[in-house]
Amino acid sequence: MKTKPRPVQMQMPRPASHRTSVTATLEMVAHAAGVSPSTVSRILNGTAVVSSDKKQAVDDAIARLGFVPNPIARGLAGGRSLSVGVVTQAIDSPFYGAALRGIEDQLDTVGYSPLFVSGHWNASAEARCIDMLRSRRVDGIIVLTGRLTDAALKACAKRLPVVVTGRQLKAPGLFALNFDNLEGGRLATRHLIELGHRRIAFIAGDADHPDANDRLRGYRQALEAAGLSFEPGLVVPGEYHEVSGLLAVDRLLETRQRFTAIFAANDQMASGAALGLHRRSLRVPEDVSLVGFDDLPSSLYAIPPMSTVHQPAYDMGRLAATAMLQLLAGTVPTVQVPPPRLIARESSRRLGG
Amino acid sequence: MKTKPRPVQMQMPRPASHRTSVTATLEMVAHAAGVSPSTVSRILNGTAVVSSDKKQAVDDAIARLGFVPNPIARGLAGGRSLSVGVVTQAIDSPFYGAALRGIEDQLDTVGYSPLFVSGHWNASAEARCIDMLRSRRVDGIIVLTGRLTDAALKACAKRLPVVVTGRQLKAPGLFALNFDNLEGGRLATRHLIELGHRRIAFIAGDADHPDANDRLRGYRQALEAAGLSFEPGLVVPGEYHEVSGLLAVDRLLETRQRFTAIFAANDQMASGAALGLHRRSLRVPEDVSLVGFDDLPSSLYAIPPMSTVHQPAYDMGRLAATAMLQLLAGTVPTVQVPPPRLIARESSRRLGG
DNA sequence: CTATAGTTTGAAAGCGCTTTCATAGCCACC
DNA sequence: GGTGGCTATGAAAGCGCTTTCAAACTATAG
Repeated sequence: MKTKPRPVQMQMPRPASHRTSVTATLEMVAHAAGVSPSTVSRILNGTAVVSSDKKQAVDDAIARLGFVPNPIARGLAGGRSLSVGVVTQAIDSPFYGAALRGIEDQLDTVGYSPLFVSGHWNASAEARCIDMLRSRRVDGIIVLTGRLTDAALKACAKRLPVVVTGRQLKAPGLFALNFDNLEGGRLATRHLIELGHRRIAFIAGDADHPDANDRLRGYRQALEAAGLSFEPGLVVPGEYHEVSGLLAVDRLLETRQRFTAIFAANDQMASGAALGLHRRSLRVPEDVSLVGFDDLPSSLYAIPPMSTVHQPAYDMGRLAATAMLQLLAGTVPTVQVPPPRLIARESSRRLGG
Repeated sequence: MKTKPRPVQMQMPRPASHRTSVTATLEMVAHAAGVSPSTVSRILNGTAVVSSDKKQAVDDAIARLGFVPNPIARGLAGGRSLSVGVVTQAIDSPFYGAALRGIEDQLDTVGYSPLFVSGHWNASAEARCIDMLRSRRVDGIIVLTGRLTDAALKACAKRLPVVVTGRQLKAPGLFALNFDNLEGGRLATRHLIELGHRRIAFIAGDADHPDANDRLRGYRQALEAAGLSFEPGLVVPGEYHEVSGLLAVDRLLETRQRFTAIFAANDQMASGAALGLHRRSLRVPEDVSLVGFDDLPSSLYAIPPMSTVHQPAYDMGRLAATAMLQLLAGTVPTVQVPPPRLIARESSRRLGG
């Protein structure tokens, strides 16, 4: 049993010590305002009623000291970190970029911060990301599409609120936000049909991508609805990036398919396809009409500006974040994804026009 | 006198369920291994020598309980968070995206995580971002270009290691990583000159952007070196985005400038310019040669594929992160930025060729 | 004028970890 | 055998905040 009087504790200067920072702490505010830390905390969080004079004093002190609450400490004490993990596939994806910005903007309005990690379209990498986010004690996780199984997501949702895009999925603690890719595919195809095209090639996306399959189904449905037959030879597989669009055109041409229009399952492939056509001296839209999907910012400045199905990536990001905040607040998310819209620009025109 | 002026205030969502934490804590590990928390901490951090039998016991306990240290608590207690803040300008910028990925990849190799925030090309927003990062106790800050004053950065570097790109700057605790924009500008211009062009228009970038000015200076120097006179009328201001490229071409044409080539200070403006030319039925490169700057991924798939100055954004990201890690380790960064390279593609060709 | 309920407030106990500080154990040495 | 000088370990004090819990005040009723 120790009963010795404690000697004066000499604080050694810590290496690289920034902790003696001038930043005010809640305790300093309390002192300055002549109240207890609890009261300050209560005012900060609106957790209880506080007499208006004390509130005034505290507000003044906060302003005077330039106090900003420390989220780390808040997280420790409150059991949450005020941050939400975002599993994206590649932080520099032209498509997901806008979504990330939307998430960031929305979370920012309530003091949450996003923690972005890249899964690189790889289920096990995504799983590792989620572990990492969990270890950093994020309060929830937003998964942008990705390759994880539905089961894995559901399991994850048991421990943490999860919002996921690009899937149809229902589970407790999980909210799925799905864009109507089927309708989008239909829209693009119908647009070409309405312009008089009958032989429309389709450059498909990654087969193990649910949205790619939906877009293909939309293409088929539109064909069918117009009484046009589906020709397997006009459908070439792609992988959602530019090269595959280029290769797809090569393949289409080499197999001597006759077609007057191409619908590519995303803008990146459409842009590759445009280049492929250009290389063969086929003009867009004079010789071949071209429609993409996603409406990337760059598509507006393609030559010619590309017709495409607009996917509101930024809004989707905001919506995902909103849904997450609702989940976090214990309410059932009510957000709704806007429907696809066709943006007709100059890469598609009336057949023979 | 009971007044209840309940001010409406935006509440942060509170977790529906409180600490559901089933996760093991360091204390539990200590208990399970029959040692004190201090010992566990020491083993975790390698802060002191621990007898091998206790180490064994602790390692077992950690494995058995699946314990993962809580970075939040670690950050609070130790004053380090194993995360570095990254101030970017727009998370979805086609140019900075690659840099972000480079940072992410590099930090990942040593267990650090990036915390991305967007400054939106706004000095005060950037300052707020930095405050926010500081409050989240990042161990260092990487600033991608941005609008902060050098003084502000230096001040920041007094409290936290800082790595900044796009500037020439020296200060304790700060490392600047600058791409040679001057040489890049020279390279692009010389390329056009070598192709026989004599009247080369220049679409400038944001004037208060140091790199934009360097590119302009490079243009002038190359002109001078070739004995060509600099004509102010051939230089039009732009703002680094597509529209300004488009408008610049309009302006060039409206003022009846004679030119056979355009050098745009970045690819986005070049792509806008390409569209502008297309609208006026001027062909690239038959009528006008076009060279951009940055080598965005999309430039490879432009029609025609765009000649440009390659800026290794991904590598710059990795280098910035490497420099940060070196700073954090207390050593002086040794990283070096690769020199600019001209990528000649199809948007530029010999005059009259 | 005391009993009772209702409010506001402060003290204090954590959150999970790092980091002193002090001590128990050793071994070597005069 | 005692005195130092080590080393490995544990106790305990925070880090800055949230959240009981109970005390200190009201205000109202009996």
